[in-house]
Amino acid sequence: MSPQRRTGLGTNQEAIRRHNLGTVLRHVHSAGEMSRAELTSLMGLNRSTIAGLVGELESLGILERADPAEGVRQGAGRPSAGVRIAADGPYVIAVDLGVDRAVVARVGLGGQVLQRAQAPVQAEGEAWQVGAAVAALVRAVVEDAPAVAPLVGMGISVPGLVRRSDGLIRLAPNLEWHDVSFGGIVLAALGLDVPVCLANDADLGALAEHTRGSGVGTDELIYLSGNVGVGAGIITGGHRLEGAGGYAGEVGHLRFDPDGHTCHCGNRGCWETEVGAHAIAAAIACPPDKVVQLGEVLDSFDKPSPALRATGTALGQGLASLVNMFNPQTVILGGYFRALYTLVGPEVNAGLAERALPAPLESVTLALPGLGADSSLLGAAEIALEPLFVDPVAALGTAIDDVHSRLAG
Amino acid sequence: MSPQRRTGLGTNQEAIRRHNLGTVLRHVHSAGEMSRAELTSLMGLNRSTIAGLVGELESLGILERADPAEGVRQGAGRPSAGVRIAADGPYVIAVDLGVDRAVVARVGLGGQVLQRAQAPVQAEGEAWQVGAAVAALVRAVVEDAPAVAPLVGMGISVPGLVRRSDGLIRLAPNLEWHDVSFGGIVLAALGLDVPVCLANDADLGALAEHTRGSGVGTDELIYLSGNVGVGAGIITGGHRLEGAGGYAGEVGHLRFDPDGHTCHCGNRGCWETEVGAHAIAAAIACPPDKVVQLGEVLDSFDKPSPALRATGTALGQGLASLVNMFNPQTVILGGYFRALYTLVGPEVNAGLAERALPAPLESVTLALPGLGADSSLLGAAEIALEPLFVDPVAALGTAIDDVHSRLAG
DNA sequence: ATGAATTTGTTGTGCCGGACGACAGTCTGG
DNA sequence: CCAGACTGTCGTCCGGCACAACAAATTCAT
Repeated sequence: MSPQRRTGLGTNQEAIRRHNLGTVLRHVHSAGEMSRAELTSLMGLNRSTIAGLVGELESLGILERADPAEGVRQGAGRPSAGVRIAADGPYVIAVDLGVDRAVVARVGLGGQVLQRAQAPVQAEGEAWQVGAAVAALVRAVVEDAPAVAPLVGMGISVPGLVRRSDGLIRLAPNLEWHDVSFGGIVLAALGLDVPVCLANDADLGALAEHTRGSGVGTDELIYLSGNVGVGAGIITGGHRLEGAGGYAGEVGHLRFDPDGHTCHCGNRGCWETEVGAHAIAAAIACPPDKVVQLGEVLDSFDKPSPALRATGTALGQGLASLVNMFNPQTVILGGYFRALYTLVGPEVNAGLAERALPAPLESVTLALPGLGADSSLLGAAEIALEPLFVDPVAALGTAIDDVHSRLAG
Repeated sequence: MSPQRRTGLGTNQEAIRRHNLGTVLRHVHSAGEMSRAELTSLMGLNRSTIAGLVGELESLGILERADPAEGVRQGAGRPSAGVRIAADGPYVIAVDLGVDRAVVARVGLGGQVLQRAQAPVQAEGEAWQVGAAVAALVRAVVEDAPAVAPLVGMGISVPGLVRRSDGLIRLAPNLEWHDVSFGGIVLAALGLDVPVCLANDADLGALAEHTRGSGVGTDELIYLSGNVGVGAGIITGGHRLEGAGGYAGEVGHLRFDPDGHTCHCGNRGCWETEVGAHAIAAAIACPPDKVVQLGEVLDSFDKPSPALRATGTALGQGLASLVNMFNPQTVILGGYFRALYTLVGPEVNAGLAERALPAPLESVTLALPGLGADSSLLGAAEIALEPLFVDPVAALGTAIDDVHSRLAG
């Protein structure tokens, strides 16, 4: 969390330095290689101050100097030397725990996936089994990491409700998990102690799309995630909407039709009973074992059936409730909603326009994810990297060097 | 908006001072008279620094020294001198524009209403007529203001959609206004030029309840406002949820029952058609001209009718959607919902428990407004005071002294 | 081609703000 | 009455950023 969100505390000079170092890093992280001059104008600080900040980050091994770009060079004057993420700089482990598979990646600053591995996950597998599988993937992924590169932390994307205070998985319906401390399980299987952070997959999708996907530049966005269940990650004012316990965004259980079907949550007519994966699978006669790959199944269609059109209308109408409530600038349709929207986009738009209020409707645009299927994975990397932007020096202090040999030993 | 929300900018020493001065002021504003020692521990700064900050605010005429409280004195040691809002310090004008009446108040730091006046407003009155009436109330309210006390700004609470960027009233259904620049109208009628800030009444109710009402200490709250329409003000992470255009919180048009009644927005079965004032009035056979005082009408009941019980259930069921989506810690039932909840609280609770997910349900509590009917008025004062907390020196620089004689001249 | 203009990097200096330590003042408790 | 505890005040110091001056590298005009 940005220090900007601190509430009643005072600021001292130490905090300035922390904040400015972190902000420099955040800019290079999100915009990629850039010049000191750009940093100067972005941050509103003096040239010499920026030079000092960049110099400190270089001596920490986080950034490195880049020769002036040979490419387009506009305007007169001395060309500004570039600044970029260091090659052997700090990295994090990102884990995207899906319903049917787990993806693990080693991700550096700048959101670059340096290495990745994945494995299928047993449906209804025990948490310790999944944890062991993830740990094996982690070992594979850090194998080629440079010994000098420090591991800053680990982020895990979970298809379920995660308690904000301690990262406990309260409920993951499709894994059939209740109150699982998955972070601890993975760390125990690894025999490692690094900061680990868990969050809901839709929340992380929103975060990643906001940082480097279709939502760049918009501080009000909703990432609607269609996996087996329906959830939303919400960014307002540039920050994740978490809620008191961390459970915000459970839009799948919005009331949609009181006379509708029974939902697994026990109520009737939740939105998920209309636009959830099982509902869509039933509408298109998709076999039950293919439900987890509903996106691919939908991709194989070239013309939408009437049932799919109705689903599109329901999607748009439900979105209208979200738009009325949040007044977002962008709504990103992730998971199988990407495939669904490419099939029945007009119906979705019509359903939305029909039921949204004019004022919020005029400022919203629907978009597809800019990061494809990696939104949640990269979001997991983002939350793991976050401490670096709050206080780079402190984050490096708790980081672990030469992880590979530690894991081997 | 708090400086805490700045995004990518750097911080310099000037900003530190601004921030710390503002934070001191914010603490005294929200907690009332306090000692320097308390400020020291709250803000984590050194004693001498706090002394310097308080001294500067005293010399600006914002704070004043208070003798050590005679009351309970705990622990040994030298008693700490108090700090409180100065008697003739800066103030703002707060306007609560209702459907049937306008309330105008002169409000000082600390949220103290120093003077107030109100007048009925013509139903379907022209904006310039209402503006003139408000201007007259403003004149009345500043009449006895000390000449040395500066006017910092004006905040206006509006029952409708307000564009965030410029404060334009896009739509106020019950006043039948479209695209009215009410701030400009009032300023023109006054012949004064002060910073003026407009916002939705529910948003301001949430803000006020968060600062000094039932929502103190909770950073995730929803203020559900029942006036003629139904709207919500939402605080997440301690900040107002505004949305891209400023229209967030239009929960009255959540889809509730697709086979329900037609709503004035053109759709069927909006939540407002079940729990809106007109719906309730119809259910209890309240004459149409009393709809604007629905709260008082409900207060006269001592036993709920079956129709009211059904309304309570619908209220709870709709709240469940909000709770699932936002995972708030507190939901405050303002406007006529206060009276409704005292009548049919059990039904509301049951409807909520029936349809909310277990995890968000366990952390939410329903509450009545702690500020009575003044929530929106005090919220209007809060947004007008906000510049003082961002930069006290600058805000005083643009403030106007001796308003009364200026208005007379 | 050459000098002027422009822009950036570098260095040294100064200012400002908060931290810290020492001392004084005022209370509680024995 | 004295020891202990806590707060306010003062002077000093340190760290961070701004600023000015200079050097370096490039573009543009003649």
